Amino acid sequence: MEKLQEERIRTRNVRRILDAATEVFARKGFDGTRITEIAEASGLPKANVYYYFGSKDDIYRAAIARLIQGWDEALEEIALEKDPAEAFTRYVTAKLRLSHQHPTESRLFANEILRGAEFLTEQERKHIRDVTNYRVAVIEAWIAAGKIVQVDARHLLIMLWAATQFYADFQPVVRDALGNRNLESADFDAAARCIADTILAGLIPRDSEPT
Amino acid sequence: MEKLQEERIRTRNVRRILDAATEVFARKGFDGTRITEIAEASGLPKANVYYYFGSKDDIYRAAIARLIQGWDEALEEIALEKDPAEAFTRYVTAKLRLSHQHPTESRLFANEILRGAEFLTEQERKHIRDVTNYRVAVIEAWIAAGKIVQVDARHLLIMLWAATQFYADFQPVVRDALGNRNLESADFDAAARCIADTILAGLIPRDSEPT
DNA sequence: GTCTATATTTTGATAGAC
DNA sequence: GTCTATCAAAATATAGAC
Repeated sequence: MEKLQEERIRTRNVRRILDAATEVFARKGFDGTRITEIAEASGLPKANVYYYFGSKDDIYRAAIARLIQGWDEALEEIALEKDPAEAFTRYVTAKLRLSHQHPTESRLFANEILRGAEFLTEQERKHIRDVTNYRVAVIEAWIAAGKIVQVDARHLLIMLWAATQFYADFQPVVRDALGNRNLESADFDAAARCIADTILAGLIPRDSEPT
Repeated sequence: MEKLQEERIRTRNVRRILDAATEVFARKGFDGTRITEIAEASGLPKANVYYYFGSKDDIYRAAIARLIQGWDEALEEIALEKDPAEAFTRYVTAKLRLSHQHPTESRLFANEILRGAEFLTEQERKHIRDVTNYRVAVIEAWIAAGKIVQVDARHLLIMLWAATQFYADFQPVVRDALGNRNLESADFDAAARCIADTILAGLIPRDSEPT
């Protein structure tokens, strides 16, 4: 009974610490983050943070690992096998939903990349490469089948990634550009429509549409 | 004569410090940057850095101000008055050239936004809003004139900004996505072609093209 | 303008009582 | 598991000789 109780406390506190750490790391980066700030944000005393994690490095690595895992789970349902129009639309919508609901994780990732991606493990980078390569293959198959026009698949994927991630990472700029109000679901819907419509209109061959 | 010599030394050292500071701030953020590191990167002793700038805040503000000014000068020639196809192509090309040749400045800006854009002055934010509003008006005029299809001008501008800036800020990811090599001019050319072609194909009305 | 020495504060991390 | 007290190292910033 006590063991179970202990486990529950541990799980809860580790979660609190990682939530707080993700937020502070995302804003201030690894070197700019003070353990004290993570402790305060998590509602736990600093020494308690050190009880669960041996060092700042450990916390950071754990936060990054959790982020990658979360992205994977959120996006794994988006297979690109189907009809191009539907696949692109679903991908853009799913990524924008992530930007809307989990901007902090997105910003932590951005900060890690700005740092030079030194903390990303070779395994994590290989995973990113694999996912990209798989999607490139699918897109090139679509091109070969005449379902979409000739296009550089890798740059196309980068464009989709960039356009969707921007709404999380650069929110202050997006707010200014949209007219200084807080971002709501409607804004993300409008973004999804703009990105998907524009890109699809450019990708779908002009003679195959009106079937 | 001595006055002039002094001025020259000052100008050169201030420049060195701001160059070094831009690089370190871009990588580690404001809180993560140590004055010692700026001093080392600039080749000047730490106390000398304090001779030119009163505090870390001062250096940071100066670096941000210089960056905004540089962007303005680089992009001011890109007026959107002309033909939409040419205007979009030139804008994308110009922004990608900036991402290629001055990625550090771009990353410093990204870091400042991740921080919450607290150091951007109201004047600088207003400037961003003004530039955006002006371009929105131009795009909406094009739509009204039937030169491009109906589209949300603000989200379209965000998409262009995002797609071009990504190549500077997320270079490690871009490298992985393109196949693990260093980015060269050819990659930026391919990116420009992909972005401009795809978006233009989606924007130009289908019946007005083959004139 | 340049640079050594140093005051002062804050940080990551630990020891040890409860 | 929780938390107070504290250390050693590192940080920002300054004083003052050259």
